[in-house]
Amino acid sequence: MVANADVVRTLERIADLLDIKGENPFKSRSYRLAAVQVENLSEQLTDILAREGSLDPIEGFGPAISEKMATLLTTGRSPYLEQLEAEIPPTLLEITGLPGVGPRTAATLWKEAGVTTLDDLEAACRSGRLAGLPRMGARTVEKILAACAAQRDTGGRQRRPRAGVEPLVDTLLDALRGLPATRRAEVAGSFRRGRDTVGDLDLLVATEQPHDVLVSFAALPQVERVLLRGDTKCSVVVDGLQVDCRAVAPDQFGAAWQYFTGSQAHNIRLRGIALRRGLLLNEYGVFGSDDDTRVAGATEEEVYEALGLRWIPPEQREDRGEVEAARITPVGVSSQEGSES
DNA sequence: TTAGTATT
DNA sequence: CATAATACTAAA
Repeated sequence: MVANADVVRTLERIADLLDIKGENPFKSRSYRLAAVQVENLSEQLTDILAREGSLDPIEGFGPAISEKMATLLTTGRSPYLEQLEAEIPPTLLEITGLPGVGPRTAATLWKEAGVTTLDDLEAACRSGRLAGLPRMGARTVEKILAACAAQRDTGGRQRRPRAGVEPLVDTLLDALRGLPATRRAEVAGSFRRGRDTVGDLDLLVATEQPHDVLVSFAALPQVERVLLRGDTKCSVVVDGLQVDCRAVAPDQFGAAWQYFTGSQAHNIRLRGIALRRGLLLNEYGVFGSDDDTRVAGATEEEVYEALGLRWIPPEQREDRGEVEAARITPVGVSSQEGSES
């Protein structure tokens, strides 16, 4: 019996391998989009296939993906995935799993240096064999070695239960709130959306001194490793868990909290609505696209309102119909939605 | 400045 | 044809 989760894994694996292969990015995106649609299904794909005779009716499933996944459901195997795995060493996926190493780098390491496994990669880094490869300077090699070491220690990244990270969230929020420059600090991301597992933690700080706050954040005693630190954003590892902290001006807090809470699919939906209304939505606010006038941003409520929506509770922000349900302006009434004052 | 990777 | 918008880092 092939479960929906198996189909999701297959679709994502195909997408990852296509990226390493250097295929058209729209192709891998289609597989990822299909994976998201399956994740959101409440019904078993096998039941749909039995009833409909095909998977075509599923959103995000065109003829090609439909046919491939029907084969997987009926035979338990995916010849297409197997062919890709024969073409591209699937162990390269462990390498793209390292933070900072993506599909382009993995492809170069494989084709130019014969690297296919993490052990290969470490040996290649130490041997100096990577010098001369495009975009592969000494600093990059050092970063890769550090990432390999971290991977060995922690066994890599995995989602963990919400309950297990709750104390950490409290500790870090308290630490941020204790900084003199902090005006407000809140948790965002999947934790705020109430998910029962989290892959990382997302924290947001309102401040007039973002640089100072992020320097202090990176220097917290709990921090094991600093992945990156800029003037608005800092990523660290605490207790083996990645923690991203974003610092914004207080009057941008609402837009930033909305953005940082996600989900990604929810944000894309909202930004699409903004475009259709002649607006631009980003983490700094809602802007008129003609001029730079900001029409919202201090609170989440005003961000949603500027888009003609009621505020949506974080737990519902998954792009599973909640945006349509929150519409204040009825659909299809006007063809020029952006023209109201 | 650009390429690559990353985040929601 | 093609999902939105932006941030950080190292290399070129």
